Amino acid sequence: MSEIQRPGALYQQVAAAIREAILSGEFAPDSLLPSEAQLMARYGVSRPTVRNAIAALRAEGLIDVRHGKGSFVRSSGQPVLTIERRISRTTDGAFVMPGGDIWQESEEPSAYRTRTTKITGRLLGLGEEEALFGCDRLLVDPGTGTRAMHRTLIPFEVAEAVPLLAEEPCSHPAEIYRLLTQDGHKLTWTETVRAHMPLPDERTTLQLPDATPILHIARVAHGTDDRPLFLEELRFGADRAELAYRITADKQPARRTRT
Amino acid sequence: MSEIQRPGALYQQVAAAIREAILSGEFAPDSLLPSEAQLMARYGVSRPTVRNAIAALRAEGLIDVRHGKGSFVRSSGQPVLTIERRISRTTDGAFVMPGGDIWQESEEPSAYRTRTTKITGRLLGLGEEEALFGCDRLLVDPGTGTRAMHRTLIPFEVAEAVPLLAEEPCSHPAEIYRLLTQDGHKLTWTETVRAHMPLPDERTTLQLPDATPILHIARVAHGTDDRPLFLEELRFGADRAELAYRITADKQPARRTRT
DNA sequence: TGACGTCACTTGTCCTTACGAGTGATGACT
DNA sequence: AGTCATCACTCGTAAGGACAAGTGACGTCA
Repeated sequence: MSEIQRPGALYQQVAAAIREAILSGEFAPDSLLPSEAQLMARYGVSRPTVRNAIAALRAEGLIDVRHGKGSFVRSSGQPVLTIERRISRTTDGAFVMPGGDIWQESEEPSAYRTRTTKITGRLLGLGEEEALFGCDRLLVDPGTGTRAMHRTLIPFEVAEAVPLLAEEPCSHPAEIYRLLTQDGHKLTWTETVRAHMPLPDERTTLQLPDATPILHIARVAHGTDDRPLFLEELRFGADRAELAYRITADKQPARRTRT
Repeated sequence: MSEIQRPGALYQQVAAAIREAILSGEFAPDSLLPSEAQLMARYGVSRPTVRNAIAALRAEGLIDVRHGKGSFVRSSGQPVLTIERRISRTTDGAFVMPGGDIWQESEEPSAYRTRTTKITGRLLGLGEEEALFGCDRLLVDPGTGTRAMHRTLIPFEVAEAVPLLAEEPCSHPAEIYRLLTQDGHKLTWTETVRAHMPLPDERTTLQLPDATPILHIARVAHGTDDRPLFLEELRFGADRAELAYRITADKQPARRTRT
């Protein structure tokens, strides 16, 4: 069970052996792997080599290591929370978004003023360094413990053009959609989905385990003439939640888009 | 520029210092970082400590290291390819999907027979171990070099119920949608989006850099009575491509969904 | 001039040693 | 019996040394 030669570096051979044992079910999810000392003996290698192999498996998200306890096979668990990216409107004109009743705010939303970056400027159809109202929230789903960072961005010129909007730039998105609609806009939305590894601050505020990517959604509300009015960002750990969309066929032939 | 004490481990202090220098722009994207030897001298630490710090930055996706050359600041590059998740139908009844004209198949698609897993079974409204036609393709966008893995799964019972489908279970999805429609189905689709770290084989076939998550989309076609008929999976590196969706407001109030 | 070998630089791998720090059980002391 | 110190086990951090392997420039040789 210990002699392997094929691929390349020693630690990769060790990592491959452990990985195979995990994927084949020899090491069940949530079970305790052999300790570093045992792996050293089992494969006849030094501790740095064992630790290097373990580091590779951590980076793949296959195992979790707990100081003083050992390495555990990560319960490959599929996401436990499905976030429906849909928008509905009730007969009395209010907007309802799935998740609006799931998430709870863990703190007071923090409002601030900022400026567009290259990315947010592009999404909002503006240049760089345009003035914005910003509002950040930390959302928590008490059922699953899932945490998410939520941000809304409203251009100054939009806030000033819409009655009541400039006074409450940190309202709930559903309320903002209602104000925009009352102002005569017929809203449609586009969403952009990306994934990336967390920076340390995202890792801590979202309480992410090792090797857990972040799913990052940017929802832009478009009003009359398809003009971008409002940006809503959501980011959360991809280990706990997944996204769900509904699609129906258009009538017109589609054209590809590239950036 | 070398004395730091705050956070915790030495290598974390070194990593924090380098990270700050990168994010503040002191080290420009694509520029060469100091070599390990230089960092050892600069911070007065040993090589393992420097390498540990560098490993942390690699795991965050901030730098790329090339053997024999050095460490480079990753050009934080936003995705260069936007994949529109939309479906259109032309007047003559054919289905058109954006990306159908972008992607090229790098090899012959490989057809096979398999069985549902827990995940695919749930998506297709079946149990486990139900018989399926499978078809895998490797797609490449010659413009950006982006690679993607594509998979279609058709339950046996669906293939047998639809004329012509069982003979060509590895057709292009647009063709399959046409056959399903000709059989009398009015199609709608649901998509589930997840992100996870690649396994070694995904890493190699998609040619992914370090610390690059995979975006994984499962599109399910629903026919009459909302019955799931057909599963289409797409996965690609989140460093190169992003997803785009279009949303319009429903009429009915929405209800949350949990799994 | 051109081809090629060498050399200096880089990171990659692997080993040894040592100690710090978190965890849980064991056992002694009150 | 209950409390708490100790200990054995785990992983985390840090240092040192040695050699392999990839890269590119420089200089020599034909």
